[in-house]
Amino acid sequence: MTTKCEDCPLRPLSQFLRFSAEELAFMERFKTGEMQVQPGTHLLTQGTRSPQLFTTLSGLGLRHKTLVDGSRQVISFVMPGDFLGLQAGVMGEMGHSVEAVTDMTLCVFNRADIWSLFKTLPERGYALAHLAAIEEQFLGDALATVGQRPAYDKIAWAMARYFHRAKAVGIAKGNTCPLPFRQQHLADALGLSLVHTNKVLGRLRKEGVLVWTDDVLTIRDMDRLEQIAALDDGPPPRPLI
Amino acid sequence: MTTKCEDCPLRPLSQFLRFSAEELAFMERFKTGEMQVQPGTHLLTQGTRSPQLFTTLSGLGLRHKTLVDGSRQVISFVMPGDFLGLQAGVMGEMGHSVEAVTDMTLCVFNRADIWSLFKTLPERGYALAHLAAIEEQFLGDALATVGQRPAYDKIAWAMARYFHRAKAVGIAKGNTCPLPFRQQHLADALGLSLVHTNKVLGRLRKEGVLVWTDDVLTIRDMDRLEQIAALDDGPPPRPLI
DNA sequence: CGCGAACTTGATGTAACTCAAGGCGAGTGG
DNA sequence: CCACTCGCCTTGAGTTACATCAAGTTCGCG
Repeated sequence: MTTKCEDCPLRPLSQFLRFSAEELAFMERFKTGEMQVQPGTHLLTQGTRSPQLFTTLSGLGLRHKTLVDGSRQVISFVMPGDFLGLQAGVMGEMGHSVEAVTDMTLCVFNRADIWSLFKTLPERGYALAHLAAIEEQFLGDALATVGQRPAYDKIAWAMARYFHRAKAVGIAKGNTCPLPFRQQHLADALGLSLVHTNKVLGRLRKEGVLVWTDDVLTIRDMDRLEQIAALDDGPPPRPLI
Repeated sequence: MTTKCEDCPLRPLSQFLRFSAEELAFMERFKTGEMQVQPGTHLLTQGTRSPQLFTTLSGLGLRHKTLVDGSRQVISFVMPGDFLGLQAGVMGEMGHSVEAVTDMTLCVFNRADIWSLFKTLPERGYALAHLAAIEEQFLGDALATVGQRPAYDKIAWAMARYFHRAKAVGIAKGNTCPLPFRQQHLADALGLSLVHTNKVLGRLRKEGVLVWTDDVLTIRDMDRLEQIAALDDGPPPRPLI
């Protein structure tokens, strides 16, 4: 039983741009099916061409990369609404892998159809570029955090980001949201060791900032968290000549 | 005196995809002018909307981000052929700044025209998405390097990447290329201190891997460099059922 | 000649790493 | 139902790859 785009539970969320009737009809045709996967499933693999692209309907996952020495870099956490496989779509090859962490439901598209998307409905092509730009911005922030900040700030930043995204896609309830990852995943995302990550999480817990237990994240002091997590300033003061 | 797209010195490079006559004509119209800037010029500023987008014709620059605590993250080095301002173009706001490091010549486009690009010539919209995907892949690699690898490997990786790109855009000569940045820039790109960066560069010099003096990078032992710089494996072995 | 920008080098400090061990809950099998 | 394993989290002790501090050198420039 597949979901019609018209009935997509994500579309009404304020986080997403509105669809025109025409776009809706187009996406309905573009979508070739729906897919259910279990935790641990590899959806896309780094260095390979995938014939399929996905949009996450529900569930959570991970984008990650394995290096020659065997270490892993988690690129980002995958949430409902995320488009998976842009690189495969336009370049042919993926630079990272994508893996399901919970049960996931995904819309499936054909890689080969992506060109027709640009051609027949430029609005959708533009939307794809928009998504790519958002991803680029996120990766810039992640790079800055991993490169420049101490462990305490890194973890606060990651948790704050995650929580806000969770809220935006409607999986948060009050000041809590599901966080079905392992501490090792977070460590791999931020370039920290598991042990150190654990200690810093303990500190944030003791300080009453946040608690992460049983796959649930609870924000105890949002103001404080935001303050620690803050990455860059707004626009600089305007010059006067 | 502006360069016609037809005469663009970059276009023939093997690194770039071919243009159709139609695309060429379109880009000629899309381009609103040419711009010359001096070292130190801020082309785009994080957190602002820019009415102009650019493609680098010649010269070198930096994408970077300034954090609340004043530290800087260099996102990437800007080379001829790089498109600047995608984020401003499709999202409105830049997540990082772009600054000229040498004299630069740039093609100038109007932000407002970007939508017409998708609409009237989808091939060009697709090209833009392609660029964005390449950037995303690069940022993933950078994140993995900064997050997981020791200083020695980071620097080797950065230098190898830089040299290959330089070669691809035709600014390398033999085993040398211009590298008009400061050690501080490299340090800020890799999340290292200036002092440590300096020491590791010294080590690579002593070991006969590479030399960076007077704004010129010389690769002394490419095989060794590649070996240190290697980031990830190719595609994994294929499973058999 | 004095000054600032960039590079270099040595000494000292520390944030985060590794190693090692133990606890706890869930599953499994005798 | 208990013994065992396994995955995950937690904590302490010792180590190290970096950072920071502090000079000193070189070079171009006003």
